[in-house]
Amino acid sequence: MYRTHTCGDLRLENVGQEVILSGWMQTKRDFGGMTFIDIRDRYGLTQLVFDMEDDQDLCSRARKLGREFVVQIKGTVRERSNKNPNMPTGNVEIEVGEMTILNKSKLPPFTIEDETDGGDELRMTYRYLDLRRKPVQNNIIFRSNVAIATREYLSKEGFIEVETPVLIKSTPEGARDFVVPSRMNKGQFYALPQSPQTFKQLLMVAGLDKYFQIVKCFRDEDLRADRQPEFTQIDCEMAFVTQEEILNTFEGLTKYLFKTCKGIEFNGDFPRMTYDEALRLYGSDKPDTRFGMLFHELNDVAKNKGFKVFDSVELVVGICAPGAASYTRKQLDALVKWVQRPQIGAKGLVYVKCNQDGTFKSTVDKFFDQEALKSWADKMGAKPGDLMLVMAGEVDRARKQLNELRLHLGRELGLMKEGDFKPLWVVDFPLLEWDEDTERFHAMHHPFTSPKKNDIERMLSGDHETMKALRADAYDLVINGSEIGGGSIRIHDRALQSRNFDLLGFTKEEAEAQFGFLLGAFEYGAPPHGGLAFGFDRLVTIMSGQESIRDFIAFPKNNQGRDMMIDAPSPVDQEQLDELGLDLVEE
RNA sequence: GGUGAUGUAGUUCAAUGGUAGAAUGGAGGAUUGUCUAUCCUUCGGUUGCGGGUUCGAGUCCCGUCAUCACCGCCA
Repeated sequence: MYRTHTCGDLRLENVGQEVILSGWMQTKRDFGGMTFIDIRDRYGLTQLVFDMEDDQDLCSRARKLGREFVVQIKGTVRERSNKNPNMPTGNVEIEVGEMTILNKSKLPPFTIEDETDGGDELRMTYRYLDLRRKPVQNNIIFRSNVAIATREYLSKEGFIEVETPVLIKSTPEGARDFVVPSRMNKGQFYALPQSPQTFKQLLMVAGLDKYFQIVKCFRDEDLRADRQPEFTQIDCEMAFVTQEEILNTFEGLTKYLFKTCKGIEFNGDFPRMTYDEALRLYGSDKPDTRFGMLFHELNDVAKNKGFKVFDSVELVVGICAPGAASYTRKQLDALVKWVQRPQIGAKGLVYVKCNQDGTFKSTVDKFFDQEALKSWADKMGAKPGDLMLVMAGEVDRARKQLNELRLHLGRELGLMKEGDFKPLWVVDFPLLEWDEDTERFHAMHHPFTSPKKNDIERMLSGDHETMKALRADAYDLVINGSEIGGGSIRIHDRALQSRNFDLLGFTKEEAEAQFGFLLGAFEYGAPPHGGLAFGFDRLVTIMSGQESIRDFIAFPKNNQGRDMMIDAPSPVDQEQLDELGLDLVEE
């Protein structure tokens, strides 16, 4: 037997017991005549005591242990004379009688402590050592808890967990596919799923009613801090349901996860907002509703007053930063510079200080008198001490830029508070999105998304503006400005699906070649259905109040899609290439 | 595909164009109640790599590689 207890188990009530513990040597405090050693496992730390007067040989061996040696000890639990209230096992220690070194360890390249001295790169290369650290383990354990709670909730709701294939077929829609060459079918390739989308719809045709899966998805696109080439979704689909029932089900799941894994309860229903509203009020389809600073459109009070910059644009829009009138010239200049960075790309930024005496000081005093500025303040609800920030431009660009500024100020003013969770359903997404490059429409969600009932008739009018205005039964769950999940009611009618493919510029042949299996299935009595998928990595990260999804993935990849630990991807043998019928081309 | 930042001891960082240094870690020693123990001694460097400018380059210039962040991209 390697252990009778873990390193986090022992308390005062165990005093006097003979125990066996196994763990890693964390720290050594050597006083010559007496040596303390903390051994660690994932459950905690326990202090061992070695005394020269009791056993000189054993104590000397203990003094020679190196960091991260794996040891097994047998000893007696006793009460400490100097207790340590900072650790759960701090009231007791083990008077060691026997010690076995189960394995030695090389000196680790960074310290295995809560606050490590190692940088990201090194920690990723030695991820198995990084994973010994408490904060990282806590993240992985939390992720496990959320996964288990998800299964609990959904299975209680009657959902069936079904595995779908990982080697599937490449389709040109959406993200770039990861591709796998087939040895038995030379010259042909599988693709890894971007999501199990079509399979879950086929499961609905199959009559499996309520499906879910915690599943890996793969997208071969450039990465970010919050984006991995392989990531995990809680993927769900239901048949014979309306959008309302889907939202309620997964609002229930979200509440259950927060309650069981975080002890947080939400009051009432999650707010809902249409896509149009979200863009108008926040300039984003994933608004962070933890703080205000809503957009106020100022066209009627700011245009046609002789200020050319405003007169020539589609939209003049502003936000009011509470209490920010005290910003210095330097801070304000920094804000202007910030929005002018290439990443934001704004031409400029107009600001208006609302002074305590009710007067206004702005960068556009030459064009707008006090009365005009007051009308802005009235419109925006600005109070003395506030700072109004105004941007102008093409509608989409101005909103996007002001959204960035709003988030920047939210951070700067400390308005995103720890432990504050603000969920929100964004509904009524557009069905289609115009792609400037290819000059055609794309499905905004995916090509199986159902248009809203009222819009079905308008679908084939052919008029560009009408097409842009088509709305879908598509929805996103947003928490704290992060897109946690999204889904839609699907098209279950073959004729409507064909019409949708027409809109998207697919020929009949293309649609048949790529999605023939699904269209075929729809001819055999497909039930009305819909679903959604949560980004599991992101959900877990947000629930923990953290930023980086990499910290919640046991073995993540870096910016370049490399696994730094196993050093993948890597070249393969010529033999393997031959077998697959592949030739490499020199660049 | 693009923009920017960074790259110096095992690690985290410092060093006006002029002797590469600190902390931490490691090794050795002292030390009987610590818990980031303490104290003493000591080891530790291709300044990412390749060019160039200069009497002299960690520092300036060019190229390249790597890491990170962002834009494009991610139905």
